[in-house]
Amino acid sequence: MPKNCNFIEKLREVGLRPTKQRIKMCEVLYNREKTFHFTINDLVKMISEKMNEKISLATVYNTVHAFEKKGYLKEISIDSHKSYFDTNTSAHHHFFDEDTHELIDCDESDIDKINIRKNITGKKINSVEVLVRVASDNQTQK
Amino acid sequence: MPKNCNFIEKLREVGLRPTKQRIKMCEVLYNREKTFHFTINDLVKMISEKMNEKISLATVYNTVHAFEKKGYLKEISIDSHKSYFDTNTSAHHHFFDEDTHELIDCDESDIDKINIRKNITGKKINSVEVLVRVASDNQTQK
DNA sequence: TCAATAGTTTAGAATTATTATAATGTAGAT
DNA sequence: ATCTACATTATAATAATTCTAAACTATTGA
Ligand SMILES: [Mn+2]
Ligand SMILES: [Mn+2]
Ligand SMILES: [Zn+2]
Ligand SMILES: [Zn+2]
Repeated sequence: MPKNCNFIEKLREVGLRPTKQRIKMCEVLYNREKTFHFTINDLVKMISEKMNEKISLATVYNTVHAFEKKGYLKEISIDSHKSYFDTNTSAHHHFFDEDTHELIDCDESDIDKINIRKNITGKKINSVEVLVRVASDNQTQK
Repeated sequence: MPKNCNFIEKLREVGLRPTKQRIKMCEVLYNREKTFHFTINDLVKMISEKMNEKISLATVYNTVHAFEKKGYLKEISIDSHKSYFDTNTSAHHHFFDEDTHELIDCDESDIDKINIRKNITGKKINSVEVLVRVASDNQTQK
């Protein structure tokens, strides 16, 4: 359970000034056992709850994108109407619960390594990710 | 190369009135050799070119969503900032060219069937789709 | 045939998510 | 303590999508 200081250094290392907003955001994002998925709105709420002061929506957007660029966060495209972010920045697969709109990570062991036989000339593969959409069993009755 | 009449019947069958806008949209979407991917803006342009009259943007949105609901079209989530649609409504995998923002279908033979070992209690799997992001070979030089 | 009706299109307004602007504030250096 | 570059903020602007309500049209059946 690291506290502020770690984040101050982490931010410095990649050339971001450790402002109190960014430190608070780091705490909310990384001071936890497991990685998680969130939307910008989720995050604004979380930060506001942890701070007594309000944080500007623009700052959250800016900082999320700064973190994304630095590799602290990853954007996940699941739903064209909503942006999800992930504190798990490694390549990994997802389940998406279409009832609750919740994202769930897959472990390595859940899906075999995927072998791509096609290749596109002049292009290299940047990532291969699987999305498994799930929904309540009884709702799609025929 | 089917013409209008087919579409009129097709639309009637699923309970949509065969208006001239919908018939024109069917022609643009389905009167071709191969399936394809498009954005709403692409489609508006294509339809406007094929018609002498303009078509309302709202009509294109409404009709695309009506078609989607009927299973004539499928929405593809690749980029949270843009909605792509696909006239190939079967379950299939994609390559996404990050340089050109172009979507390319995978054939069955390009990727082996994916075996999911995890299961989420009370939930059934609706789809399993792979997205392979590719980009120019020389651009991601280290 | 031809109104009646239900469904459709349309222009434009409204909404939502995101990004830009420009003034103010702050961290780090000297 | 002062300076400067970078950050935050409130607010405005933009972009994508959806809503609204009036005008239009396909279908039905008298
Ligand atoms: Mn983004
Ligand atoms: Mn949609
Ligand atoms: Zn994840
Ligand atoms: Zn496709």
